[in-house]
Amino acid sequence: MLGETAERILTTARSLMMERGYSAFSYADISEAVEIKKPSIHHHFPTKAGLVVAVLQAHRERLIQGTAAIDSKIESPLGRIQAYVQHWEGCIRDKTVPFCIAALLAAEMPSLPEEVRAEVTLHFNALEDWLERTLKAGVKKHEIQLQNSAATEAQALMAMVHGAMLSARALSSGEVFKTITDAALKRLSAPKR
Amino acid sequence: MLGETAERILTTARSLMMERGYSAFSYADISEAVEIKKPSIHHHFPTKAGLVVAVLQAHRERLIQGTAAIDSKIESPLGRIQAYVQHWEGCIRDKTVPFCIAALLAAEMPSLPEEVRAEVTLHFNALEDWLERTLKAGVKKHEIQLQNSAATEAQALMAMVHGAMLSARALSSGEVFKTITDAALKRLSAPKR
DNA sequence: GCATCCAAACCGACTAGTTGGTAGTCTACT
DNA sequence: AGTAGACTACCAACTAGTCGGTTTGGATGC
Repeated sequence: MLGETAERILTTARSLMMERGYSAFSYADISEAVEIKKPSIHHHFPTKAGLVVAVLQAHRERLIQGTAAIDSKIESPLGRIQAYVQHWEGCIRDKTVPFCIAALLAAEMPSLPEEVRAEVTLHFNALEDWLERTLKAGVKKHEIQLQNSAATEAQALMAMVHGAMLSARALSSGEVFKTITDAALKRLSAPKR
Repeated sequence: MLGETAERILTTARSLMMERGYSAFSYADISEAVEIKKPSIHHHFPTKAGLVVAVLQAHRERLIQGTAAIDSKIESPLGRIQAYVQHWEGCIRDKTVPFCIAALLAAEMPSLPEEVRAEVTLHFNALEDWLERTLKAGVKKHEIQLQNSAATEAQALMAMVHGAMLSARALSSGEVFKTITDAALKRLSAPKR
C-alpha cells in the first residue's frame, strides 16, 4: 500500500495538474504544498512521468468506481448519464476539481512522455466504453433516442463534455458548462410515450 | 508593418504552440527553428507573453477573415458551418495545423499571463458570435433546426468541435474528429420539406 | 561624391532563477 | 541490524530576459 505521505503527494499533484496540466507544475510546487523537501518526493516517486502515471491511474480508478456506483444507485440509463454530467457540474461549480485531468493532458499530448500518453488514451477509452454501454441500455429501454451509432454518440457526448470544460475555462464561467451539457442531455432524451 | 524575420518568428511560435501549448515551448525552440539567436527574438518580441498575444491576435484575425470568406462564398448557412468544420477536418488530416490555439490555451488558462488569457477569451467570443449568427440565419431559411436558443447551440457546437480535437489527440486518430463533427452537423440539418 | 548619422537587426556573453534528478547522511521504528 | 523516510547539498540543463557591442542599409547634409 501507499504511505500517508505518498498519498498526500498524489492528491497534491492531482490538484496541481488539474489547474496547470503537465509541464506547468513542478516538484518544487508539490514540495511547498506538502511541506516536504523536494528530494523526499523523489523518494516516493522517482520520476515526474511516474508520478503523473500514478495520478492518472488513480483518476481512471475513480472513474471506474464512480460509474459503477452510479450504475448500482440509478436504474435509468438516462439518469446515469445525467448523474455523470452533474458530477462534473458540481465539481466545476465549487472549483475543487475543475477539470478532467485526462482531457487536460490530451491537449498537451505531443509533449508528454510516452507512458503518460498511454494512460491518457486508456482513460478516454474507459469513459467512451461506459458512455456507449449506458447509451445502448437507454435505447433498449426507449429512454434515449440516437441519430447515430451508440459508439458515435458516446464519442460526441464525451467531446461535448470536454469542450464544455474548455469553454468554462476560457470564459471563466461555470454557467456555460451547465448550458452546454443541459442541451446535450435534452437531445438524448426520447419523447414521452 | 512587421519585418520578414518577425513574421517567421510568429509562424514558428504558432506551430510550436499548436503542438505544445504555452508553457512547453521556449525561445530556444524558436531560435533553433528560425535559425536566429535567442536575443534577436527578444529584439522583435521583448516578452514571451507579448509574442503569444501577437500569435493569438493573428489567429483571431484569420478566424475573422476566414469566416468572412466563407460567408461571401457560400450562401447556405448550413453549408457555411459545414465549411468551417471541414476546414479543421482538413487541417487535422494533413497535420499542418492540428489544433485551434485558443482552445489549447484554454486548457492552460490558470497558468497563463493575464494578457494572454484575455486574448483567449476574445477568440472564444468571436467564434461563438459567428456560429450564433450563422445558426440564426439557418433557422430563418428553414435549413437548420434547433432545440435550444441559437446562443446555446452555438456554444454546444463550439464545445463539440474543441472536444473532438481533444479526442483526436488523445486517441491519435483524425478519424474520430470527423465522426463526431459529422454527427453534430447531421443533427443540425432540418428534415427536407 | 562623400562623410555623417541613425535606427533596425543581430549576436556573444551573461544573469538569476527553475527544472528534474542524484548522492550521501541522519534518524526513527521495527 | 535493517529499512523507510526524510534531509542537506548538490548537479547539469534549461528558463525568460538583459547588456553592451557590432553590422547593415538608408537617409541627410555638404
